[in-house]
Amino acid sequence: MSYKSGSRYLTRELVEAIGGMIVRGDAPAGESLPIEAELSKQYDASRTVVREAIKMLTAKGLVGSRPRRGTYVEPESEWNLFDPDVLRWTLQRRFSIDLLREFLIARKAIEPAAAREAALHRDGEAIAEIARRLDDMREAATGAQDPLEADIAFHIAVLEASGNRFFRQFSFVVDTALRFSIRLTNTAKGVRAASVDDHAAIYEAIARGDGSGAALAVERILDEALQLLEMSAAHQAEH
Amino acid sequence: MSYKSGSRYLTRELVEAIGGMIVRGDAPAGESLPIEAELSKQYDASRTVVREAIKMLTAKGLVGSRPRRGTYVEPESEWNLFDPDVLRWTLQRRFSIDLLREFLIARKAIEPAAAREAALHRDGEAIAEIARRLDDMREAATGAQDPLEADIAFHIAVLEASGNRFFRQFSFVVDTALRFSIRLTNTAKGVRAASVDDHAAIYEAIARGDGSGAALAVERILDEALQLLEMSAAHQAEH
DNA sequence: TCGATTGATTTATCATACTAATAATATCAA
DNA sequence: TTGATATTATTAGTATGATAAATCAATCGA
Repeated sequence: MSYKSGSRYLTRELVEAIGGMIVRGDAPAGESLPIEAELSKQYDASRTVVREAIKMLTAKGLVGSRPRRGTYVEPESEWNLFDPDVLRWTLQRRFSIDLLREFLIARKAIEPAAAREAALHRDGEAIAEIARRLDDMREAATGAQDPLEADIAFHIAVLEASGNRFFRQFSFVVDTALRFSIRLTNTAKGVRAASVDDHAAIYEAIARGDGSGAALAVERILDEALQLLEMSAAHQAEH
Repeated sequence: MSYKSGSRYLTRELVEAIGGMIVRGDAPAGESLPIEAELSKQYDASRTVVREAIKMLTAKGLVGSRPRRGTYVEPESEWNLFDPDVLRWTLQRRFSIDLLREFLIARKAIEPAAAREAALHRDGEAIAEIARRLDDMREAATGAQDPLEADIAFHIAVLEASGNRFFRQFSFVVDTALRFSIRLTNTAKGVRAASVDDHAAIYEAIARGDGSGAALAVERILDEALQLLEMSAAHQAEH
């Protein structure tokens, strides 16, 4: 078995393949994966690479392994949903209206609180960043930029401005999940373009230190998204 | 170098040692770790073990590595704070009033929303679990059980009953962080014992499907904890 | 029937060799 | 001198084969 050129980061590839397979549900919890030697054959990689990939999946909570028992899939409750890879696999493989609803409800819990903190925290540079992202949204409304990217960047800027490490950690979740959620809610492009004013209200409340106002403004936007989702779900149920 | 008996899970030990060192701040972001051969010598482990440990830390977002460049510490924003290990190291090494305050603010965002969902979701078994944990708290008040454990179990039961995967993921964060936070707030043991009634209010609201009532009841408890924290902080500042 | 012993299987660890990426340096051309 | 280019050295990535330790299963003995 030679060191195949062109296929760089073989370990990473195995993590993708095996991790994706597990999250997709091809290997139910408790089930044992093939033994290292077998995986090595299956993926045409050395046992070293297989083991390192398994170790990475172990670190993400997807699998465990012990001598003689082999490597087994951990129950879903042990998975690190907030791990970027795990979240991505989950969204890719198990995307659903239900998951999207859960996501929006989580956003509705976290983002208004983050906006409140941002208003009280008063970090000048972070607030300036929000202003810049708001400008991007305005440009996006005219077609000069991608409205989805601008929207995501705005919400992330608010989370970052909160100065709270737990809220900030939620940034990449929003970043990752919003890109998927657009698939189900892009029916409402018109509404989204018009929402620049709503986002401006968030910025203004934060800028003037109005925590409750900022929280309310964020909540309003997310409630709207939630309503849209329910409409979309009802519409989909018809067919 | 022989396979030393007694020292099981050498890889795990290296993950603990190196990961803890990084989070502690002994190796600032951007800084390179010693090369694999050097780490191998330092920890008296084979290069295989060193590499597998590094791979696990890579999976947790703590480090990255490239040929010739070596292995370097990722900026803190890349760290997976919600990874059990990373969170534990963070709490162990960087515990502070500020971090605890951020934790409580995050709880105040998430737990009331989770309680609301639990009330609306109406999962009989999950709600029965909350009832059992409330009983444990009552027992704990009489000294028959550990009040901290009972308190933690109650809050986790509520998060689980929410039926929301993102809220559920927060369970272990609460589990881990509360055990540490007690160090700073255990001055108020008496208050905590009296809070059984407050927790009962949460359960009752959830049981009767009163989402807003449940959210409010949780918020009340967390506001109290937040006040206690500020008092504790002020008290500590005096000295 | 049950407990201890043995055996077999699989991960865990070690050692060594070679490959490929890349940072640093040296070389050369303008 | 400068700026691009070729060379070199360093380091992580991959492969292979061997031994150790843990654990499950079967066997044996009382």
